[in-house]
Amino acid sequence: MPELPEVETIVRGLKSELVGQRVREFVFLSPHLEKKQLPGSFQPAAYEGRKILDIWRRGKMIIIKFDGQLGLLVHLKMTGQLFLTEPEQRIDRHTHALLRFYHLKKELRFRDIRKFGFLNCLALTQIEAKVDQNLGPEPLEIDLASWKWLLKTHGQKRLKNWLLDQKIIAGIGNIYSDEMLFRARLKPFRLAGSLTDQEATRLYRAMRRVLTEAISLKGSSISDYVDASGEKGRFQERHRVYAREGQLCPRCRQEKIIRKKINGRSTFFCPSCQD
DNA sequence: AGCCCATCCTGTCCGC
DNA sequence: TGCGGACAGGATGGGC
Repeated sequence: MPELPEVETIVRGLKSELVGQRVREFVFLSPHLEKKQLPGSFQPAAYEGRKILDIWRRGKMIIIKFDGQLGLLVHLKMTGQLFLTEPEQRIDRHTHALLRFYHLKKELRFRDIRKFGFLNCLALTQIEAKVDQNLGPEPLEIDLASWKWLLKTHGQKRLKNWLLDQKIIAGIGNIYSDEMLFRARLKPFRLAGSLTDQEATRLYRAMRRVLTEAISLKGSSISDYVDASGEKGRFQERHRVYAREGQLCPRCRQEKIIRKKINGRSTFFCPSCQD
């Protein structure tokens, strides 16, 4: 479900309500969550009585910091949700974990229909090590020179795969990669190393524009994505190519948007105005 | 090194 | 209506 803008939106919502809250109760509701815990994990009960000190995002991962050097590392993958809700709200079979607090009416729930996501109970040091070894730089923090260098050092990859590779750049997923390539007027099949200096700059600017605009509109709500407080995003209204197969290209109005699989992912682009 | 594909799951939608 | 297949915002690992 969520890519960087959606995760950023969720994190901002959670942070504003949860920092300073002390945990009253933390329970796993599904056995599969326990199976996904890594060696060295803590039991949920170890978090009870602890206070949330900070919440932040790294790529598509969410990190919650508690006192006592404890942390939670959450990845929502395709269908995961992390949201605050009234305790009266029904708990369905897709809700896998639950946190209750002493001085907050709402509770935090982790829900995930397809069960691809994870919620790991780890020491902060372990979380930081894991995040650092799996993720490249933040796309909104990298400078243009480093961006160009990364294009050259992974020059044999197609742009689509280059953008999706979390070890190269962290946080971009299937929707935003297509939207960036469209705005930069570059074909997803182009090799990263083949870009001219000007094209590399164009992609960098498109990347920044798409991500910042999507964050300001609170992400893209397709199917049932909502943020931490249940609000929908609005960036889906600005999608130019994603899921628009067969529709006239909004830029050249000559060709129809086509869909091709790249590395098993549907990729949408205009065959005429992306080079 | 990077590709393609299957895999982990559940739900929805589309054609017959 | 029912049934089978394709597909879905992600990431990994094996084979080539």
